[in-house]
Amino acid sequence: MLVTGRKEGNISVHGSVYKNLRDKILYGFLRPGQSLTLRSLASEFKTSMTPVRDSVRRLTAEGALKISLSGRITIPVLTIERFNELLFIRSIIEAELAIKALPKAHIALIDRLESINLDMEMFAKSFEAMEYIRANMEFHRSLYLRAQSPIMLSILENVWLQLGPTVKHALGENWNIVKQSEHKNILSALNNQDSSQLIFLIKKDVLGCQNIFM
Amino acid sequence: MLVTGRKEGNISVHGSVYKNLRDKILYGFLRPGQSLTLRSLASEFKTSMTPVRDSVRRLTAEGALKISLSGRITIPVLTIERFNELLFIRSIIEAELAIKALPKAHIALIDRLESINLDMEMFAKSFEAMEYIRANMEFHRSLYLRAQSPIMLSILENVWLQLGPTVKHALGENWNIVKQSEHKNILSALNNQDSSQLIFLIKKDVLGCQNIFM
DNA sequence: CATACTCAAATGTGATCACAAAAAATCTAT
DNA sequence: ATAGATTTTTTGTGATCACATTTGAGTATG
Repeated sequence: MLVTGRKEGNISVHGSVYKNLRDKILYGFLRPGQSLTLRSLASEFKTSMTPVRDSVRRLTAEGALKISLSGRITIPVLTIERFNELLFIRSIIEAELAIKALPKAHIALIDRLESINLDMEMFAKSFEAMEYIRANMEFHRSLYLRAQSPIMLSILENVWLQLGPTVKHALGENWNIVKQSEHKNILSALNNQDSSQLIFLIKKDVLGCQNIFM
Repeated sequence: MLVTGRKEGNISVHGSVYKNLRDKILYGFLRPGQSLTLRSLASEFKTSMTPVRDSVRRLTAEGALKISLSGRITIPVLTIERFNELLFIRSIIEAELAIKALPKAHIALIDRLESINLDMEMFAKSFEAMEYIRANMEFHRSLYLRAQSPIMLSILENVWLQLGPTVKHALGENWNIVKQSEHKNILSALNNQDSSQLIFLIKKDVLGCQNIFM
């Protein structure tokens, strides 16, 4: 049976293709420079070109994909300048979100962050790169969610999306770097309501990526 | 003759539809809450649904349009919280871009900004709202371009895009507010390489919009 | 007068297709 | 063997279509 309509609230084909593709990019499953085609994505997701096209257009608008002048689809290759600009933007936005979240960082949130951090320790030991990266993002996102600045958060997530492939592939087998101790410092700054220390730690955490190219 | 291909470098149908629609939103030709349909846009632009769909998806990703759960396309209606968050983001990004541009603001740039400001004066007197708004954006963009931070600038332009319809319609017939004197102050801060004064003026210029809702 | 129901028109979605351009593969001449 | 020419394949674009769902006007019911 041919199904084209969609009950309100049900997820559309476009929506699930988008989510899948986005996650692949965000978690570094696709290499910078790698090229994609509508038809192969369509067959991978067992659908037609149309929802794939929609997803590609959307992800291109978010900076996660690049469409060349001749229309070919690739994972963008970041120049060093672009990479540094993205990190700089991260540092500004994350500092701002952290400040806004700080007064609202109650015990429930801190507990949750601690639990995520324990998960990260576990994933690091058992070499589960994907889960480690996902947990790291979840740590940051959980904190920033408290800032209640949805637009700024979505801008930040787009920046993460643009960094995803490059960071994952620059790290290579070294994804296993210790972030847990830095996270513990962040937790104590939250506990102490120490805003200047929090900003310092967040900026350090973000700009720590800067040397992965060398 | 049916034409579907496209020489490299030539603008696609999707591209021109996108630009047209984007400008309409940016310059406030569409009212917040107004609904659009693929078919009517397609006939307006004398094309089929496909390029329109692409443009709508792209603009939705940029926050310039909203697609409801049932798929209907509208110009987003900003809540007061969302509006204030957008202004806050503008103030952060524009301050950052201004600082970066300041050391590179040589005489050629300042001349150009002065000329744009004269145009604005003219458009204000002859009641050309559209041209006035366009010139005001051009003033800011010309300055920020010197910051050589293309990603930050494109984020800023998306924020402008989200504010466009609401600002234009909240202003109504009062689009004619005097910005020229504030711009002159900005020019003198540039001339004096006075960074703290520049930030103060930029923030004042941006947050000056805050009371248009009352 | 308000509320629920009916039904036709309007709308976005996903699928499919032809086509021009680009890219890849094959062939040819030197 | 290699560079250039030619053919074949791949690819994105724009157009069109059927269809499920939504919408909104009209109507009936209380």
